[in-house]
Amino acid sequence: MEQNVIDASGLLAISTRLQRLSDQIRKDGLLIYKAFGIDFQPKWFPVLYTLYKKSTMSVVSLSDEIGYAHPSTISLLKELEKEKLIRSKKDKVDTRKRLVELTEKGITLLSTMEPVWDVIIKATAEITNTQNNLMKAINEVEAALKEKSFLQRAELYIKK
Amino acid sequence: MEQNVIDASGLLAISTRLQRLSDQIRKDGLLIYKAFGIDFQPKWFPVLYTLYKKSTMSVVSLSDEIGYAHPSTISLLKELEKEKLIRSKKDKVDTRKRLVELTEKGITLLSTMEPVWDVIIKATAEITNTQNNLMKAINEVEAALKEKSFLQRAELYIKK
DNA sequence: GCAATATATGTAGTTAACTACATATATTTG
DNA sequence: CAAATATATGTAGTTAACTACATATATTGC
Repeated sequence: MEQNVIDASGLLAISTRLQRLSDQIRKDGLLIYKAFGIDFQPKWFPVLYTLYKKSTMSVVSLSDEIGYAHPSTISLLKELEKEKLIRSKKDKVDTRKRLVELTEKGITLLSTMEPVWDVIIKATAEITNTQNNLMKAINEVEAALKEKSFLQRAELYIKK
Repeated sequence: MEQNVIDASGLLAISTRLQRLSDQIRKDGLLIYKAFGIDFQPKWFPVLYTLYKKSTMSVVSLSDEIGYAHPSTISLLKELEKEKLIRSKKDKVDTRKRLVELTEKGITLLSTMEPVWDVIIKATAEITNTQNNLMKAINEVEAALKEKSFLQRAELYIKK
């Protein structure tokens, strides 16, 4: 197998390679939704799917849940509000909070997406279910990083 | 292990999770270089490392090598030229081409980075060498995608 | 050997995340 | 219970990749 310099650099370029793979999958994801005639952007997935599963959430708890900084979530919510897929209301107990939920249109969209998800899950399973399973690898790495960060581990080698 | 909705959605959010992991590693990468007192941004890595290994390349061949669109490479090159880490000259045979190479300063910087790379490689190995090896998983998935894209695979399921 | 096509580079504008800062409301503490 | 601190949301600006388009030079084919 011929290899380019970056792939050959292996662990050094791991961040680059993760991003490259992410982009590639995201672009094809958009095309799959299009093939189903569904007006949906992959970047909406984390917010909408979480609201689909958890119904009502505040901006920060939603951000924590999907692992985004809150301004990223706010800008997605703005866009989704314009699309009338979500709506928000004030929390009566804690008035700082804005509670976000799917609209009827949002719920309808998400339910029409279930067959698409089925296809995506199957195609992704096909791709990732190699000798080293990518999903499992991600889970394992994230667990390892939670225990001790990349930087902390590197620091131990620096001191030696 | 408690899980959030996105992680639980598994294969559906794979692109999101790859990106999240990439960001996390990149940020720590920057801090590691800082800890060594080296003025280096992780985003420079693909270009500089490739030039370190291959000496002289044109803009497009460099872009292909690192897997970036050529305008991305051009803007990195502009930045690196300002830092005096690379320089360019016209190809005498094919005058459309701009040949790029490391300067002395670039070569020096890269060679001072070898001990840092050593640390990064060790820390990364520690993190990725779990039951399912992340690097191997990426390699396997990229190979699978090269053979048949995510979209093409999904299309087969749509037709059924 | 010229017209059509392909390739190489460059510019402009977009995108989808981020950080830093600002403000309002809740909660905690002396 | 008021001051200090913490939390929730929002805005502005940045970043690091992208696509679309433009131009110049090479190559190919009639």
